[in-house]
Amino acid sequence: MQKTLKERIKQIIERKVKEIYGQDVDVQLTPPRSEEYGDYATNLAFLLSKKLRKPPSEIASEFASALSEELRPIAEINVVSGFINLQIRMPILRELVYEIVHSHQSDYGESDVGGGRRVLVEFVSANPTGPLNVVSARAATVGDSLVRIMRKSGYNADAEYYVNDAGGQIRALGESVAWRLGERDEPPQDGYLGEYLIEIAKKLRDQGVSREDYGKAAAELILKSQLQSLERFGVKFDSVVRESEIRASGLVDEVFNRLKELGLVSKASDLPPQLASEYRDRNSLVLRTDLIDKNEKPRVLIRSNGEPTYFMVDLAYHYNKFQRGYEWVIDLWGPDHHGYIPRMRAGLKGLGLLENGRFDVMIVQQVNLIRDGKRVVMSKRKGEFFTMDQLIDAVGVDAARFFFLLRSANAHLDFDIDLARKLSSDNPVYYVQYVHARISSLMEHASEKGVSFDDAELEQLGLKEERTLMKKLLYFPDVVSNSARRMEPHLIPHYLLDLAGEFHNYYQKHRIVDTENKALSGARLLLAEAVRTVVHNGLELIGVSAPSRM
RNA sequence: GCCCCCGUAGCUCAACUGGAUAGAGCAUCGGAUUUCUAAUCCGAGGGUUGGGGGUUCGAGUCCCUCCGGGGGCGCCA
Repeated sequence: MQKTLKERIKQIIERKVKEIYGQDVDVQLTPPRSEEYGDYATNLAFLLSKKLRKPPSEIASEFASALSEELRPIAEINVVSGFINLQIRMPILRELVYEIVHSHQSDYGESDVGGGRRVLVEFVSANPTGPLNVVSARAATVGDSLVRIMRKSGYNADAEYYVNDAGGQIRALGESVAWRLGERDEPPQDGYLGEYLIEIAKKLRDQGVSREDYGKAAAELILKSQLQSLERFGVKFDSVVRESEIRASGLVDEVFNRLKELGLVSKASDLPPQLASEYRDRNSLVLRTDLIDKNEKPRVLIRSNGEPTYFMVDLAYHYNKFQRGYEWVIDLWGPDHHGYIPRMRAGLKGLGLLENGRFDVMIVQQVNLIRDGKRVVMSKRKGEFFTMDQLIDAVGVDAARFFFLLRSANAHLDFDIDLARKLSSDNPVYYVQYVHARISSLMEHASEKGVSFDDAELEQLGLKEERTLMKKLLYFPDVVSNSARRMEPHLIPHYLLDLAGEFHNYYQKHRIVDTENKALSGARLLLAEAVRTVVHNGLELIGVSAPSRM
């Protein structure tokens, strides 16, 4: 894969630093705060200043002159108060526009920062006890977009769904079905009272499922409908793993024994007295998490009745992820699980999986449902929630996805139901989609007038607004790879809003199709087409459609 | 009591992980189209980045402390 311009420049600068100062520096190239400084800036001189014991401004001007020769064909260099700024030359930008349209197309935005690294992103993983709610919709949007963005950036990324189809909740689900079928008078204590179970109960009865299998069978039906809702939302999983499979595979024993061999397991009663006192079940077997992470306390793996805890099974599951060859494991969890991160990390570290592997948890913060200005407490058991399907019905997939990605995942989100309905007209997604539709229609208009970007004379592109647009197009692959590295999908919609704004501005100020000047029109059409391509590719990354007409 | 997240313009949020004069949208006010989509554009006002201290060439970003909001602290899953 071809390196992006930024990567090429970075390499040249690093080589030059090595050559002149004998230092290995990871050169950071960022867009400067203000446009007037140029297109890329580096703080290199400040970093070198300490090592070389020289003032930054001196290093900057000295290095800049050495560098400017090397970079002459690509960029112009200027130094302002210690910062080394690069202004990309027009021919390079014009060539970029040409390439986006003629050679990159849907590939534009790709990079190889991922280097083919295998990544597994697990998300949503809702309990199979009811329909998905808006929180799951948010997690689905973030997770799915992240996978798309990572793939674009050269990671070999897969999406996985984990199903907790074992344990007490499944029993409760089964008994709730029994209640709906009149096989018991009262719903169970932790029962699921939502009306969606009526339909499911009928189905199970018609299939002749026996009472002890109600829970498992209901869970499978619910899982199926969850995956259908997700697919409707544009989210597909590469794999679905069930807790019951992990339990049946012998993996739990394998991981437990490994931990034991590593000396990380002990009986609760054998712990030092100050730790032991915490454990009710003194015969349970605990993981010495405290030996791995001093802020953690030992955690029960196996109860005295021989039953593994959820943590034990989850640890086995995560062990399995690495076993399958993934080098980077990313989980999206709700905020109620954040206390769980250190113990999982400690467990994986204890197993030696983090020496070469990487484990990250992205906390997708909660969504508060607001109705009539007041917070609604969502409860799946009571059947009170706004489902993902209702959300899609109310605002559509595009508006919902864009809305969720507009803020970073670790920020709380108030989700106003009335706002959701209003969103169908107010959502900024239309601002971005409108650019795509506008350019599409522009192309039609141009072809009616007999003008095409094949007539383009690239030198005609030189307006300030044109340069600004070209620069924005140049940044796209950087934005995508940053978004992947930082696990922050929200950078994409923000970039698209920016780009859209620049285009609308340009369009308003300058006429594009002019039959009297085909060379100029062609050039502007080519630029417009490049913008359309990038908008299209960007929307694709977040699973939002790019309409030709609005 | 301990831990995590958040606090930035009236509101909702950015700020490329320590960079230059903290930016957008909404809302408010004022303007723009006989020509390519007005779901658009241009302009104006609006800030002690919750308070205080520290680290350094440089802090919204890192450290300490206090204040406020949310969440967590099962041998549930």
